[in-house]
Amino acid sequence: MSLERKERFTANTAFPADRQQLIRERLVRDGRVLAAELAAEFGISEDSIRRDLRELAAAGVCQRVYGGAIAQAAANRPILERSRENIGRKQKLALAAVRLVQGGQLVFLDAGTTNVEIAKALPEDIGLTVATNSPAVAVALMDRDDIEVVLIGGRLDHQVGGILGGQALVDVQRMRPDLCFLGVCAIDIEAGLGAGTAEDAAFKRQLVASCGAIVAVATNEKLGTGAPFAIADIQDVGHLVVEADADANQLAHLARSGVEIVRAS
Amino acid sequence: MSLERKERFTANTAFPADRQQLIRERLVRDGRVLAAELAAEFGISEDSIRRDLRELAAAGVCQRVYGGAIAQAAANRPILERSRENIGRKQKLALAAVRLVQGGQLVFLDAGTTNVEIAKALPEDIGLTVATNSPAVAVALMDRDDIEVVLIGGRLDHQVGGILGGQALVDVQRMRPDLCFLGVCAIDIEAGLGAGTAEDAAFKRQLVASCGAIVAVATNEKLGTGAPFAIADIQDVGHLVVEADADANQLAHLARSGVEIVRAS
DNA sequence: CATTCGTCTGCATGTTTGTGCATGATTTGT
DNA sequence: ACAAATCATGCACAAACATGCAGACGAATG
Repeated sequence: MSLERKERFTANTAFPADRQQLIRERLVRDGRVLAAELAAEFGISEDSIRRDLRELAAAGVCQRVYGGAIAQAAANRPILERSRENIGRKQKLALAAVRLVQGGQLVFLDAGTTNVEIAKALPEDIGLTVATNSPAVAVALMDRDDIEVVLIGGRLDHQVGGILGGQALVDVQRMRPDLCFLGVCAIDIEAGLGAGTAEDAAFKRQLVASCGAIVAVATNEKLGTGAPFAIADIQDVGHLVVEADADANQLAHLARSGVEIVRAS
Repeated sequence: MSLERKERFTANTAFPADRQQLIRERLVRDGRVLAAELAAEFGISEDSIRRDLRELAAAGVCQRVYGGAIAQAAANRPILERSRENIGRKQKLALAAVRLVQGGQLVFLDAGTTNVEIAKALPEDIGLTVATNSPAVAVALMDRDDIEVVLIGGRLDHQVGGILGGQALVDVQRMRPDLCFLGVCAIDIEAGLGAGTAEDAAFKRQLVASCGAIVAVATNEKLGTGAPFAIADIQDVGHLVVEADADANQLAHLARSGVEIVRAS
Protein backbone atom coordinates (compact mmCIF):
# COMPACT_ATOMS: atom_id res chain seq x y z
CA MET A 1 0.00 0.00 0.00
CA SER A 2 2.48 2.51 1.13
CA LEU A 3 4.75 1.40 -1.64
CA GLU A 4 2.10 1.96 -4.23
CA ARG A 5 1.48 5.40 -2.94
CA LYS A 6 5.10 6.32 -2.77
CA GLU A 7 5.65 5.04 -6.25
CA ARG A 8 2.87 7.12 -7.62
CA PHE A 9 3.88 10.16 -5.74
CA THR A 10 7.46 10.19 -6.90
CA ALA A 11 6.69 9.03 -10.40
CA ASN A 12 4.21 11.82 -10.73
CA THR A 13 6.19 14.92 -11.64
CA ALA A 14 3.26 17.22 -10.95
CA PHE A 15 3.06 19.39 -7.87
CA PRO A 16 -0.39 20.34 -6.68
CA ALA A 17 0.32 23.81 -7.99
CA ASP A 18 1.21 22.52 -11.44
CA ARG A 19 -1.79 20.30 -11.45
CA GLN A 20 -4.07 23.17 -10.61
CA GLN A 21 -2.48 25.22 -13.34
CA LEU A 22 -3.20 22.46 -15.84
CA ILE A 23 -6.76 22.31 -14.61
CA ARG A 24 -7.00 26.06 -15.12
CA GLU A 25 -5.81 25.75 -18.69
CA ARG A 26 -8.25 22.99 -19.32
CA LEU A 27 -11.00 25.13 -17.87
CA VAL A 28 -10.35 27.98 -20.26
CA ARG A 29 -9.99 25.56 -23.17
CA ASP A 30 -13.01 23.36 -22.62
CA GLY A 31 -15.04 25.43 -20.22
CA ARG A 32 -15.60 22.43 -17.98
CA VAL A 33 -13.73 19.57 -16.38
CA LEU A 34 -14.75 16.19 -15.02
CA ALA A 35 -13.30 15.03 -11.72
CA ALA A 36 -13.05 11.39 -12.74
CA GLU A 37 -11.38 12.32 -16.02
CA LEU A 38 -8.76 14.46 -14.32
CA ALA A 39 -8.11 11.79 -11.71
CA ALA A 40 -7.42 9.23 -14.42
CA GLU A 41 -5.22 11.63 -16.34
CA PHE A 42 -3.05 12.68 -13.42
CA GLY A 43 -3.03 9.21 -11.87
CA ILE A 44 -4.29 10.34 -8.51
CA SER A 45 -7.49 9.82 -6.60
CA GLU A 46 -10.62 11.80 -7.24
CA ASP A 47 -10.42 13.06 -3.69
CA SER A 48 -7.34 15.07 -4.47
CA ILE A 49 -8.89 16.40 -7.65
CA ARG A 50 -11.91 17.46 -5.67
CA ARG A 51 -9.65 19.22 -3.23
CA ASP A 52 -8.03 21.08 -6.12
CA LEU A 53 -11.38 22.02 -7.57
CA ARG A 54 -12.52 23.24 -4.19
CA GLU A 55 -9.49 25.50 -3.94
CA LEU A 56 -9.90 26.80 -7.47
CA ALA A 57 -13.55 27.49 -6.77
CA ALA A 58 -12.59 29.36 -3.60
CA ALA A 59 -10.18 31.41 -5.71
CA GLY A 60 -13.00 32.26 -8.07
CA VAL A 61 -11.50 30.42 -11.02
CA CYS A 62 -14.30 27.92 -11.46
CA GLN A 63 -17.63 26.90 -10.12
CA ARG A 64 -18.15 23.46 -8.71
CA VAL A 65 -20.83 21.28 -10.25
CA TYR A 66 -21.84 17.73 -9.72
CA GLY A 67 -19.16 15.61 -11.38
CA GLY A 68 -16.58 18.31 -11.86
CA ALA A 69 -16.47 22.04 -12.38
CA ILE A 70 -17.21 24.70 -14.97
CA ALA A 71 -15.17 27.78 -15.77
CA GLN A 72 -16.15 31.01 -14.13
CA ALA A 73 -17.54 32.73 -17.17
CA ALA A 74 -16.68 36.30 -16.21
CA ALA A 75 -13.25 36.50 -17.79
CA ASN A 76 -13.95 34.32 -20.81
CA ARG A 77 -17.30 35.46 -21.99
CA PRO A 78 -16.41 38.95 -23.23
CA ILE A 79 -13.61 37.69 -25.49
CA LEU A 80 -15.86 35.11 -27.04
CA GLU A 81 -18.68 37.54 -27.53
CA ARG A 82 -16.34 40.04 -29.04
CA SER A 83 -14.94 37.69 -31.63
CA ARG A 84 -18.36 36.37 -32.51
CA GLU A 85 -21.39 38.31 -33.53
CA ASN A 86 -22.80 41.34 -31.76
CA ILE A 87 -20.30 43.63 -33.36
CA GLY A 88 -21.54 47.09 -32.72
CA ARG A 89 -21.62 49.93 -35.18
CA LYS A 90 -18.48 51.45 -33.78
CA GLN A 91 -16.67 48.16 -34.04
CA LYS A 92 -17.58 47.90 -37.72
CA LEU A 93 -16.31 51.43 -38.20
CA ALA A 94 -13.13 50.48 -36.37
CA LEU A 95 -12.55 47.46 -38.57
CA ALA A 96 -12.73 49.70 -41.63
CA ALA A 97 -10.56 52.36 -40.03
CA VAL A 98 -7.65 50.13 -39.05
CA ARG A 99 -7.11 49.21 -42.69
CA LEU A 100 -5.61 52.67 -43.09
CA VAL A 101 -2.87 51.80 -40.61
CA GLN A 102 0.43 50.31 -41.68
CA GLY A 103 3.06 48.62 -39.56
CA GLY A 104 5.91 50.76 -38.32
CA GLN A 105 3.93 53.96 -38.29
CA LEU A 106 3.46 56.38 -35.44
CA VAL A 107 -0.30 56.65 -35.06
CA PHE A 108 -2.10 59.09 -32.81
CA LEU A 109 -5.39 57.96 -31.30
CA ASP A 110 -7.40 60.86 -29.96
CA ALA A 111 -9.78 60.44 -27.04
CA GLY A 112 -13.18 58.96 -27.71
CA THR A 113 -15.05 55.70 -27.52
CA THR A 114 -14.70 55.07 -31.23
CA ASN A 115 -10.94 55.32 -30.97
CA VAL A 116 -10.91 52.81 -28.14
CA GLU A 117 -12.61 50.42 -30.54
CA ILE A 118 -10.02 51.23 -33.17
CA ALA A 119 -7.28 50.41 -30.69
CA LYS A 120 -8.90 47.07 -29.96
CA ALA A 121 -9.30 46.37 -33.66
CA LEU A 122 -5.64 46.84 -34.57
CA PRO A 123 -4.44 43.62 -36.23
CA GLU A 124 -2.25 41.19 -34.31
CA ASP A 125 1.49 41.71 -34.65
CA ILE A 126 1.11 44.87 -36.72
CA GLY A 127 4.06 46.39 -34.90
CA LEU A 128 3.68 50.13 -34.51
CA THR A 129 3.74 52.96 -32.04
CA VAL A 130 0.51 54.47 -30.79
CA ALA A 131 0.47 57.88 -29.18
CA THR A 132 -2.68 58.90 -27.36
CA ASN A 133 -4.12 61.32 -24.87
CA SER A 134 -6.71 58.75 -23.81
CA PRO A 135 -6.05 56.50 -20.80
CA ALA A 136 -8.77 54.17 -22.06
CA VAL A 137 -6.87 53.64 -25.30
CA ALA A 138 -3.71 52.94 -23.32
CA VAL A 139 -5.51 50.37 -21.19
CA ALA A 140 -6.93 48.73 -24.30
CA LEU A 141 -3.42 48.33 -25.67
CA MET A 142 -1.86 47.24 -22.40
CA ASP A 143 -1.55 43.60 -23.38
CA ARG A 144 -0.28 44.25 -26.89
CA ASP A 145 3.44 43.53 -26.87
CA ASP A 146 3.75 44.47 -30.53
CA ILE A 147 2.52 48.01 -29.94
CA GLU A 148 4.54 50.67 -28.19
CA VAL A 149 2.27 53.08 -26.39
CA VAL A 150 3.15 56.69 -25.65
CA LEU A 151 0.77 58.57 -23.44
CA ILE A 152 0.41 62.32 -23.39
CA GLY A 153 0.59 63.64 -19.86
CA GLY A 154 -1.44 66.30 -18.16
CA ARG A 155 -4.81 67.03 -16.62
CA LEU A 156 -7.55 64.55 -17.39
CA ASP A 157 -10.76 66.05 -18.72
CA HIS A 158 -13.58 63.95 -17.34
CA GLN A 159 -16.04 65.02 -20.00
CA VAL A 160 -13.80 64.24 -22.94
CA GLY A 161 -12.09 61.28 -21.35
CA GLY A 162 -8.67 62.42 -22.38
CA ILE A 163 -5.73 64.58 -21.43
CA LEU A 164 -6.08 68.22 -22.44
CA GLY A 165 -4.43 71.50 -21.57
CA GLY A 166 -1.29 73.44 -22.23
CA GLN A 167 1.29 70.79 -21.51
CA ALA A 168 -0.55 68.32 -23.72
CA LEU A 169 -0.48 70.84 -26.57
CA VAL A 170 3.27 71.23 -26.23
CA ASP A 171 3.81 67.48 -26.10
CA VAL A 172 1.82 66.93 -29.26
CA GLN A 173 3.71 69.73 -30.93
CA ARG A 174 6.90 67.82 -30.37
CA MET A 175 5.81 64.68 -32.20
CA ARG A 176 5.06 64.10 -35.87
CA PRO A 177 2.62 61.19 -36.15
CA ASP A 178 2.16 59.67 -39.59
CA LEU A 179 -1.52 59.23 -39.00
CA CYS A 180 -4.10 60.58 -36.61
CA PHE A 181 -7.55 59.29 -35.82
CA LEU A 182 -9.45 62.35 -34.76
CA GLY A 183 -12.31 61.96 -32.33
CA VAL A 184 -14.73 64.41 -33.86
CA CYS A 185 -17.98 65.42 -32.24
CA ALA A 186 -19.51 66.89 -35.38
CA ILE A 187 -18.69 67.10 -39.04
CA ASP A 188 -20.38 69.31 -41.59
CA ILE A 189 -19.50 70.44 -45.07
CA GLU A 190 -19.71 74.10 -44.19
CA ALA A 191 -18.90 74.23 -40.48
CA GLY A 192 -16.13 71.69 -40.86
CA LEU A 193 -15.07 69.60 -37.88
CA GLY A 194 -16.27 70.63 -34.45
CA ALA A 195 -15.87 69.77 -30.80
CA GLY A 196 -17.98 70.39 -27.71
CA THR A 197 -15.52 72.30 -25.55
CA ALA A 198 -12.97 74.99 -26.27
CA GLU A 199 -10.09 73.11 -24.70
CA ASP A 200 -10.88 69.93 -26.61
CA ALA A 201 -11.05 71.86 -29.85
CA ALA A 202 -7.72 73.52 -29.15
CA PHE A 203 -6.09 70.16 -28.59
CA LYS A 204 -7.54 68.70 -31.76
CA ARG A 205 -6.41 71.74 -33.74
CA GLN A 206 -2.88 71.02 -32.59
CA LEU A 207 -3.30 67.42 -33.68
CA VAL A 208 -4.36 68.50 -37.14
CA ALA A 209 -1.32 70.75 -37.33
CA SER A 210 1.12 68.09 -36.13
CA CYS A 211 -0.05 64.99 -37.93
CA GLY A 212 0.83 63.96 -41.45
CA ALA A 213 -2.56 62.53 -42.25
CA ILE A 214 -5.90 62.99 -40.55
CA VAL A 215 -8.60 60.36 -40.39
CA ALA A 216 -12.03 61.23 -39.08
CA VAL A 217 -14.31 58.41 -38.06
CA ALA A 218 -17.93 59.40 -37.78
CA THR A 219 -21.10 57.60 -36.89
CA ASN A 220 -24.21 58.66 -38.78
CA GLU A 221 -25.50 61.06 -36.15
CA LYS A 222 -22.33 63.13 -36.38
CA LEU A 223 -22.66 63.70 -40.09
CA GLY A 224 -24.12 67.03 -41.06
CA THR A 225 -24.17 68.46 -37.57
CA GLY A 226 -22.30 71.38 -36.12
CA ALA A 227 -20.60 71.87 -32.76
CA PRO A 228 -19.80 74.99 -30.73
CA PHE A 229 -16.07 75.03 -31.32
CA ALA A 230 -14.42 74.62 -34.69
CA ILE A 231 -11.46 72.30 -35.19
CA ALA A 232 -10.62 72.35 -38.87
CA ASP A 233 -11.98 72.46 -42.37
CA ILE A 234 -13.01 69.41 -44.30
CA GLN A 235 -10.04 69.92 -46.59
CA ASP A 236 -7.71 69.12 -43.70
CA VAL A 237 -9.14 65.64 -43.42
CA GLY A 238 -7.50 62.97 -45.54
CA HIS A 239 -9.91 60.10 -44.93
CA LEU A 240 -13.41 59.99 -43.55
CA VAL A 241 -14.64 56.64 -42.32
CA VAL A 242 -18.42 56.35 -42.28
CA GLU A 243 -20.99 53.67 -41.71
CA ALA A 244 -22.31 51.49 -44.50
CA ASP A 245 -25.70 53.20 -44.50
CA ALA A 246 -24.45 56.76 -44.27
CA ASP A 247 -26.47 59.34 -46.15
CA ALA A 248 -25.29 59.30 -49.76
CA ASN A 249 -26.19 62.89 -50.34
CA GLN A 250 -24.06 64.12 -47.48
CA LEU A 251 -21.17 61.98 -48.61
CA ALA A 252 -21.34 63.39 -52.11
CA HIS A 253 -21.02 66.89 -50.74
CA LEU A 254 -18.14 65.90 -48.51
CA ALA A 255 -16.31 64.04 -51.26
CA ARG A 256 -16.38 67.18 -53.36
CA SER A 257 -14.06 68.76 -50.75
CA GLY A 258 -11.35 66.30 -51.62
CA VAL A 259 -11.74 64.02 -48.60
CA GLU A 260 -11.53 60.33 -49.34
CA ILE A 261 -14.58 58.45 -48.08
CA VAL A 262 -14.15 54.99 -46.58
CA ARG A 263 -17.32 52.99 -46.04
CA ALA A 264 -17.55 50.40 -43.30
CA SER A 265 -19.10 47.07 -44.27
CA MET B 1 32.60 11.29 7.28
CA SER B 2 34.47 14.50 7.06
CA LEU B 3 36.59 13.04 4.33
CA GLU B 4 33.61 11.98 2.36
CA ARG B 5 32.09 15.39 2.61
CA LYS B 6 35.22 17.20 1.64
CA GLU B 7 35.65 14.89 -1.30
CA ARG B 8 32.18 15.60 -2.51
CA PHE B 9 32.50 19.25 -1.92
CA THR B 10 35.65 19.65 -3.95
CA ALA B 11 34.71 17.11 -6.58
CA ASN B 12 31.53 18.95 -7.31
CA THR B 13 32.20 22.35 -8.74
CA ALA B 14 29.29 23.61 -6.75
CA PHE B 15 29.71 26.49 -4.43
CA PRO B 16 26.33 27.55 -3.18
CA ALA B 17 26.32 30.48 -5.57
CA ASP B 18 27.18 28.32 -8.57
CA ARG B 19 24.63 25.79 -7.53
CA GLN B 20 21.93 28.40 -7.22
CA GLN B 21 22.82 29.72 -10.65
CA LEU B 22 22.38 26.23 -12.07
CA ILE B 23 19.04 25.95 -10.32
CA ARG B 24 18.05 29.30 -11.83
CA GLU B 25 18.86 28.05 -15.31
CA ARG B 26 16.95 24.90 -14.60
CA LEU B 27 13.98 26.99 -13.50
CA VAL B 28 14.06 29.01 -16.67
CA ARG B 29 14.38 25.91 -18.82
CA ASP B 30 11.84 23.64 -17.18
CA GLY B 31 9.75 26.07 -15.20
CA ARG B 32 10.02 23.82 -12.16
CA VAL B 33 12.50 21.83 -10.12
CA LEU B 34 12.25 18.89 -7.75
CA ALA B 35 14.20 19.06 -4.52
CA ALA B 36 15.01 15.35 -4.49
CA GLU B 37 16.11 15.44 -8.12
CA LEU B 38 18.47 18.35 -7.55
CA ALA B 39 19.89 16.73 -4.43
CA ALA B 40 20.71 13.59 -6.38
CA GLU B 41 22.20 15.56 -9.24
CA PHE B 42 24.48 17.76 -7.14
CA GLY B 43 25.31 14.97 -4.74
CA ILE B 44 24.28 16.88 -1.66
CA SER B 45 21.47 16.53 0.81
CA GLU B 46 17.98 17.75 0.17
CA ASP B 47 18.38 20.07 3.13
CA SER B 48 20.93 22.17 1.31
CA ILE B 49 18.79 22.21 -1.80
CA ARG B 50 15.88 23.39 0.27
CA ARG B 51 18.05 26.13 1.69
CA ASP B 52 18.94 27.22 -1.82
CA LEU B 53 15.32 27.17 -2.90
CA ARG B 54 14.37 29.19 0.13
CA GLU B 55 16.90 31.85 -0.79
CA LEU B 56 15.84 31.88 -4.41
CA ALA B 57 12.25 32.23 -3.33
CA ALA B 58 13.17 35.12 -1.04
CA ALA B 59 14.89 36.73 -3.99
CA GLY B 60 11.70 36.37 -5.97
CA VAL B 61 13.19 33.97 -8.49
CA CYS B 62 10.90 31.08 -7.75
CA GLN B 63 7.98 30.05 -5.65
CA ARG B 64 8.32 27.21 -3.22
CA VAL B 65 5.94 24.35 -3.49
CA TYR B 66 5.68 21.06 -1.72
CA GLY B 67 8.37 18.90 -3.32
CA GLY B 68 10.43 21.61 -4.97
CA ALA B 69 9.81 24.96 -6.57
CA ILE B 70 8.28 26.52 -9.66
CA ALA B 71 9.57 29.48 -11.60
CA GLN B 72 8.20 32.78 -10.43
CA ALA B 73 6.36 34.11 -13.43
CA ALA B 74 4.00 36.17 -11.31
CA ALA B 75 6.07 39.32 -11.06
CA ASN B 76 6.98 39.38 -14.71
CA ARG B 77 3.64 38.36 -16.04
CA PRO B 78 1.73 41.03 -18.00
CA ILE B 79 -0.48 43.07 -15.78
CA LEU B 80 -3.77 42.12 -17.39
CA GLU B 81 -3.39 38.51 -16.32
CA ARG B 82 -2.74 39.58 -12.78
CA SER B 83 -5.59 42.02 -12.61
CA ARG B 84 -8.36 39.53 -11.91
CA GLU B 85 -6.51 37.64 -9.22
CA ASN B 86 -7.00 38.30 -5.54
CA ILE B 87 -9.49 41.07 -6.18
CA GLY B 88 -11.28 40.49 -2.93
CA ARG B 89 -8.15 40.70 -0.84
CA LYS B 90 -6.96 43.80 -2.65
CA GLN B 91 -10.29 45.51 -2.13
CA LYS B 92 -10.00 44.99 1.60
CA LEU B 93 -6.50 46.40 1.50
CA ALA B 94 -7.76 49.35 -0.50
CA LEU B 95 -10.49 50.13 2.01
CA ALA B 96 -7.90 50.33 4.75
CA ALA B 97 -5.51 52.34 2.61
CA VAL B 98 -7.91 55.10 1.60
CA ARG B 99 -8.41 56.04 5.23
CA LEU B 100 -4.96 57.62 5.04
CA VAL B 101 -6.18 60.05 2.40
CA GLN B 102 -7.64 63.44 3.27
CA GLY B 103 -9.61 65.81 1.09
CA GLY B 104 -7.73 68.53 -0.72
CA GLN B 105 -4.49 66.60 -0.90
CA LEU B 106 -2.41 65.85 -3.95
CA VAL B 107 -2.11 62.06 -3.94
CA PHE B 108 0.10 60.04 -6.27
CA LEU B 109 -1.10 56.60 -7.25
CA ASP B 110 1.67 54.47 -8.68
CA ALA B 111 0.99 51.75 -11.24
CA GLY B 112 -0.33 48.41 -9.99
CA THR B 113 -3.53 46.49 -9.61
CA THR B 114 -3.73 47.28 -5.92
CA ASN B 115 -3.64 51.00 -6.62
CA VAL B 116 -6.46 50.67 -9.13
CA GLU B 117 -8.52 49.24 -6.29
CA ILE B 118 -7.45 52.12 -4.08
CA ALA B 119 -8.63 54.56 -6.74
CA LYS B 120 -11.99 52.83 -6.88
CA ALA B 121 -12.23 52.85 -3.10
CA LEU B 122 -11.74 56.59 -2.66
CA PRO B 123 -14.76 57.95 -0.77
CA GLU B 124 -17.45 59.87 -2.62
CA ASP B 125 -16.98 63.63 -2.75
CA ILE B 126 -13.60 63.50 -1.06
CA GLY B 127 -12.40 66.26 -3.37
CA LEU B 128 -8.72 65.89 -4.15
CA THR B 129 -6.21 65.70 -6.94
CA VAL B 130 -4.78 62.36 -7.99
CA ALA B 131 -1.59 62.17 -10.00
CA THR B 132 -0.71 58.83 -11.55
CA ASN B 133 1.42 57.12 -14.14
CA SER B 134 -1.17 54.39 -14.58
CA PRO B 135 -3.77 54.70 -17.36
CA ALA B 136 -5.88 52.12 -15.53
CA VAL B 137 -6.06 54.38 -12.48
CA ALA B 138 -7.03 57.28 -14.72
CA VAL B 139 -9.81 55.24 -16.32
CA ALA B 140 -11.05 54.17 -12.90
CA LEU B 141 -11.35 57.83 -11.90
CA MET B 142 -12.81 59.01 -15.19
CA ASP B 143 -16.34 59.42 -13.87
CA ARG B 144 -15.34 61.03 -10.60
CA ASP B 145 -16.16 64.71 -10.91
CA ASP B 146 -14.81 65.44 -7.44
CA ILE B 147 -11.34 64.19 -8.30
CA GLU B 148 -8.96 66.02 -10.56
CA VAL B 149 -6.70 63.59 -12.37
CA VAL B 150 -3.22 64.40 -13.63
CA LEU B 151 -1.59 61.79 -15.78
CA ILE B 152 2.15 61.45 -16.22
CA GLY B 153 3.05 61.21 -19.87
CA GLY B 154 5.55 59.00 -21.66
CA ARG B 155 6.15 55.49 -22.85
CA LEU B 156 3.82 52.84 -21.47
CA ASP B 157 5.52 49.81 -19.98
CA HIS B 158 3.31 46.84 -20.76
CA GLN B 159 4.73 44.69 -17.98
CA VAL B 160 4.34 47.25 -15.26
CA GLY B 161 1.16 48.75 -16.64
CA GLY B 162 2.35 52.30 -16.18
CA ILE B 163 4.31 55.13 -17.73
CA LEU B 164 8.05 54.93 -17.12
CA GLY B 165 11.15 56.53 -18.54
CA GLY B 166 13.10 59.75 -18.46
CA GLN B 167 10.32 62.20 -19.13
CA ALA B 168 8.16 60.61 -16.46
CA LEU B 169 10.99 61.01 -13.97
CA VAL B 170 11.26 64.70 -14.76
CA ASP B 171 7.51 65.20 -14.51
CA VAL B 172 7.38 63.58 -11.11
CA GLN B 173 10.32 65.68 -10.02
CA ARG B 174 8.27 68.77 -10.71
CA MET B 175 5.40 67.88 -8.41
CA ARG B 176 5.26 67.55 -4.64
CA PRO B 177 2.46 65.13 -3.75
CA ASP B 178 1.37 65.05 -0.13
CA LEU B 179 0.95 61.32 -0.22
CA CYS B 180 2.09 58.51 -2.46
CA PHE B 181 0.80 54.96 -2.69
CA LEU B 182 3.77 52.98 -3.88
CA GLY B 183 3.17 49.81 -5.88
CA VAL B 184 5.86 47.64 -4.41
CA CYS B 185 6.73 44.24 -5.83
CA ALA B 186 8.56 43.05 -2.75
CA ILE B 187 9.19 44.27 0.74
CA ASP B 188 11.75 42.88 3.12
CA ILE B 189 13.23 44.13 6.34
CA GLU B 190 16.78 43.86 5.04
CA ALA B 191 16.45 44.28 1.30
CA GLY B 192 13.90 47.05 1.72
CA LEU B 193 11.44 47.75 -1.06
CA GLY B 194 12.10 46.16 -4.44
CA ALA B 195 10.80 46.18 -7.99
CA GLY B 196 11.07 43.75 -10.86
CA THR B 197 12.68 45.95 -13.48
CA ALA B 198 15.37 48.60 -13.38
CA GLU B 199 13.23 51.26 -15.00
CA ASP B 200 10.34 50.66 -12.67
CA ALA B 201 12.65 50.88 -9.68
CA ALA B 202 14.14 54.14 -10.95
CA PHE B 203 10.70 55.66 -11.27
CA LYS B 204 9.65 54.57 -7.82
CA ARG B 205 12.86 55.95 -6.36
CA GLN B 206 11.95 59.32 -7.79
CA LEU B 207 8.52 58.99 -6.24
CA VAL B 208 10.03 58.32 -2.84
CA ALA B 209 12.21 61.40 -3.26
CA SER B 210 9.38 63.66 -4.39
CA CYS B 211 6.52 62.68 -2.13
CA GLY B 212 5.94 63.94 1.37
CA ALA B 213 4.67 60.66 2.74
CA ILE B 214 5.01 57.15 1.36
CA VAL B 215 2.43 54.42 1.82
CA ALA B 216 3.25 50.88 0.79
CA VAL B 217 0.38 48.46 0.36
CA ALA B 218 1.44 44.83 0.31
CA THR B 219 -0.41 41.57 -0.06
CA ASN B 220 0.92 38.72 2.01
CA GLU B 221 3.02 37.18 -0.73
CA LYS B 222 5.00 40.37 -1.09
CA LEU B 223 6.03 40.46 2.55
CA GLY B 224 9.44 39.08 3.32
CA THR B 225 10.48 38.62 -0.29
CA GLY B 226 13.16 40.40 -2.22
CA ALA B 227 13.21 41.67 -5.80
CA PRO B 228 16.04 42.26 -8.28
CA PHE B 229 16.09 46.05 -8.05
CA ALA B 230 16.03 48.06 -4.86
CA ILE B 231 13.73 51.05 -4.43
CA ALA B 232 14.19 52.29 -0.92
CA ASP B 233 14.76 51.32 2.69
CA ILE B 234 11.98 50.47 5.05
CA GLN B 235 12.68 53.68 6.91
CA ASP B 236 11.51 55.69 3.91
CA VAL B 237 8.03 54.24 4.23
CA GLY B 238 5.62 56.06 6.49
CA HIS B 239 2.75 53.61 6.49
CA LEU B 240 2.57 49.98 5.51
CA VAL B 241 -0.88 48.57 4.81
CA VAL B 242 -1.07 44.80 5.16
CA GLU B 243 -3.73 42.13 5.16
CA ALA B 244 -5.53 41.10 8.31
CA ASP B 245 -3.76 37.76 8.45
CA ALA B 246 -0.27 39.02 7.66
CA ASP B 247 2.57 37.24 9.41
CA ALA B 248 2.90 38.80 12.87
CA ASN B 249 6.58 37.99 13.13
CA GLN B 250 7.41 39.83 9.92
CA LEU B 251 5.34 42.79 10.99
CA ALA B 252 7.13 42.98 14.32
CA HIS B 253 10.44 43.21 12.51
CA LEU B 254 9.13 45.81 10.11
CA ALA B 255 7.56 47.89 12.85
CA ARG B 256 10.93 48.11 14.56
CA SER B 257 12.13 50.15 11.57
CA GLY B 258 9.71 52.89 12.46
CA VAL B 259 7.11 52.18 9.79
CA GLU B 260 3.53 52.43 10.96
CA ILE B 261 1.60 49.27 10.27
CA VAL B 262 -2.02 49.49 9.16
CA ARG B 263 -3.99 46.27 9.18
CA ALA B 264 -6.85 45.69 6.80
CA SER B 265 -9.99 44.21 8.29
C1' DC C 1 51.57 29.17 13.31
C1' DA C 2 47.51 29.35 16.19
C1' DT C 3 43.06 31.20 16.70
C1' DT C 4 38.94 33.25 15.67
C1' DC C 5 35.11 34.05 12.86
C1' DG C 6 31.72 33.19 9.40
C1' DT C 7 29.90 29.96 6.09
C1' DC C 8 28.37 25.65 4.53
C1' DT C 9 27.00 21.21 5.37
C1' DG C 10 24.56 17.06 7.26
C1' DC C 11 21.86 15.23 10.90
C1' DA C 12 18.18 14.92 14.53
C1' DT C 13 13.99 16.82 16.01
C1' DG C 14 9.25 17.95 15.78
C1' DT C 15 5.81 20.05 12.49
C1' DT C 16 3.27 20.66 8.24
C1' DT C 17 1.40 19.12 3.87
C1' DG C 18 -0.52 16.03 0.55
C1' DT C 19 -2.57 11.87 -0.15
C1' DG C 20 -5.79 7.84 -0.02
C1' DC C 21 -9.38 5.56 2.40
C1' DA C 22 -13.64 4.89 5.19
C1' DT C 23 -17.95 6.72 6.45
C1' DG C 24 -22.19 8.94 6.01
C1' DA C 25 -24.63 12.72 3.66
C1' DT C 26 -26.14 14.70 -0.63
C1' DT C 27 -27.37 14.93 -5.39
C1' DT C 28 -28.71 13.03 -9.84
C1' DG C 29 -31.11 10.28 -13.24
C1' DT C 30 -34.61 7.17 -14.36
C1' DA D 1 -39.02 7.24 -5.06
C1' DC D 2 -35.00 4.57 -5.29
C1' DA D 3 -30.46 3.18 -6.72
C1' DA D 4 -26.17 4.83 -8.20
C1' DA D 5 -22.99 8.25 -8.38
C1' DT D 6 -20.79 12.01 -6.26
C1' DC D 7 -19.62 14.56 -2.44
C1' DA D 8 -17.73 16.41 2.42
C1' DT D 9 -15.51 15.10 6.48
C1' DG D 10 -12.42 12.88 9.61
C1' DC D 11 -8.63 9.98 9.93
C1' DA D 12 -3.98 7.76 9.23
C1' DC D 13 0.49 7.81 7.20
C1' DA D 14 4.46 9.01 4.68
C1' DA D 15 6.89 12.47 2.39
C1' DA D 16 8.55 16.96 2.67
C1' DC D 17 9.30 20.56 5.65
C1' DA D 18 11.60 24.19 9.14
C1' DT D 19 14.64 24.56 12.84
C1' DG D 20 18.46 24.01 15.95
C1' DC D 21 22.82 22.05 16.45
C1' DA D 22 27.57 20.56 15.80
C1' DG D 23 31.44 19.50 12.82
C1' DA D 24 34.40 20.89 8.83
C1' DC D 25 36.43 24.17 6.17
C1' DG D 26 38.40 28.79 4.32
C1' DA D 27 39.71 33.30 5.22
C1' DA D 28 41.05 36.81 8.06
C1' DT D 29 43.57 38.16 12.19
C1' DG D 30 46.97 38.11 15.82
